[in-house]
Amino acid sequence: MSKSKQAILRFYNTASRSIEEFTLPKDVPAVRMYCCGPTVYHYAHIGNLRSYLFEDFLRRTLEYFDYEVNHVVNITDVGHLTSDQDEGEDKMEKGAERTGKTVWEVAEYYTQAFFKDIDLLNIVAPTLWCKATDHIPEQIDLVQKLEAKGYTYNTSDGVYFDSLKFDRYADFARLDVENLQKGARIDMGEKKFVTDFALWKFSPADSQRAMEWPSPWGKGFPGWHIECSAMAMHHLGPTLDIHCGGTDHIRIHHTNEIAQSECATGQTFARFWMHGEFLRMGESSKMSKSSGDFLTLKVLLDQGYHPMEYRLLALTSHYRNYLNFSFEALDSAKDGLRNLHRRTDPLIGKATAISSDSALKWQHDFKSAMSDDLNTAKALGILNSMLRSDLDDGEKSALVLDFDKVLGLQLDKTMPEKAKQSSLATEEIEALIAQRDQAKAERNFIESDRIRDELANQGIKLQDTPQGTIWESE
RNA sequence: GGCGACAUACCCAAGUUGGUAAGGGACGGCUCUGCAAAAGCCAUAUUCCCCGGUUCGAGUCCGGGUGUCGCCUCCA
Repeated sequence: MSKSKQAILRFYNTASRSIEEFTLPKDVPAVRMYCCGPTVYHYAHIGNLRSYLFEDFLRRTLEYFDYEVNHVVNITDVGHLTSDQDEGEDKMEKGAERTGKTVWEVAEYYTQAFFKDIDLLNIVAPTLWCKATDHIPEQIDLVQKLEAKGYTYNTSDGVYFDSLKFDRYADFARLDVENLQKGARIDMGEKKFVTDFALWKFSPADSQRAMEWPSPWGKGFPGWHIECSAMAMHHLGPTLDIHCGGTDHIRIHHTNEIAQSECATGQTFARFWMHGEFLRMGESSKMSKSSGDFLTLKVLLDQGYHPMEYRLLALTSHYRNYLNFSFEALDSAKDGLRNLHRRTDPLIGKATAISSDSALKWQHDFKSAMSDDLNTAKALGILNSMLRSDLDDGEKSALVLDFDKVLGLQLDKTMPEKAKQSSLATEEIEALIAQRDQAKAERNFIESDRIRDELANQGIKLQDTPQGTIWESE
């Protein structure tokens, strides 16, 4: 235990744009980690999921290095408009329209769907999931604090944060505020400055919103960024050790979170900011959840892929680089996982202590790869090289289990069962295999090869082993 | 219009402080096998988008160019 602490964790901190050594302040017993979660108006797509995988690699790495982690992830179940003005549709209400459900049902449905994806991908559940709608009082409280300190002003449609009053506003995202002003694509409305943003929005007088709450400013709903600040600070305190999210959040969402949080408390909001880069689709670009055109995990599953295959694909690239998704790449992850299991499955149950110098060296190499800003691709390379080495099975087995604490590929279990997609029933397949075995025994290879071909046409692959014939479907 | 990222073999992809290109997949050869598969072995970028420069030495630093993409509107 003390041994692993010797390795130094180093992460890229968006705030400083450089790699820094990660340590915990002396009086802090557990890592205070907050990650921006999904807005549950639709399914999470595989690009979203890549981010949660990155956060999972981070969480598992911290624990691998003996840190206790207090990990909070929010569920945004309150709709935000598509712009500061009321010109856009509320995401949740749009989801309700699309599905014919109430906004609350929509939130519940997609929250459950999200949990299922997380579970399938073997992502460790956060210590706490928190919902925006369960923390309305905390959000109102935070807005009131800002109001009391003079950081807000009201317009006819809401309470706004006065970003010019926070002189470090542009620092985090290295914004060029003057040019932002010129290039703004969105109508300012009554806002005083481009970077000002809504803390609380008033419900329109003429229509009833599906989600609205009473507040000191009248009926309305929270602004887009306040929930994260309110929940993060409510559950983890004024300062977080790590705050994660997608890179798209840097400019707007996280900049605003910092502004409102630090103005309210006067303390640093987050010590480390870590951002996951996007998944790209072929030549086109990123997947867009709001456009409705995206790939979900379920689509992958329906096509016969296993969640661990996607997880392996995510592991092969670095979280701060684009990952170019293609089915060709997924297929290679699929074969890669199969090949990995061919090496690890025979080791199951053979684990001994990791004690030899060479075993400790492999472990050290793996650890240093992960400590180097989560170099999962390198760590995977070490796993492969270790498996091909002349280390004995007991230590190999133990190392596989050890590495998998971070990789999370479920290598402690045998190759996952593939969905049986053949039109043939299992009994028919086994009957044909029996016939083939008979033919083989009679050395009637013409017949045995005919059966092999027949099954191959059905997508069934046969493999003769010392233990008999086994099969798997494509 | 502003800001920024990336460019490594057929595909995915790693490359600390510059020192002579991980790993995975596919493909090819050999051994083994009735066949096939598995397994094992071997091979596989004189080269890192292009052009200059710094250096004994650059994928790695500097300058210029080209290309792709992202953000500036909710978005991981």
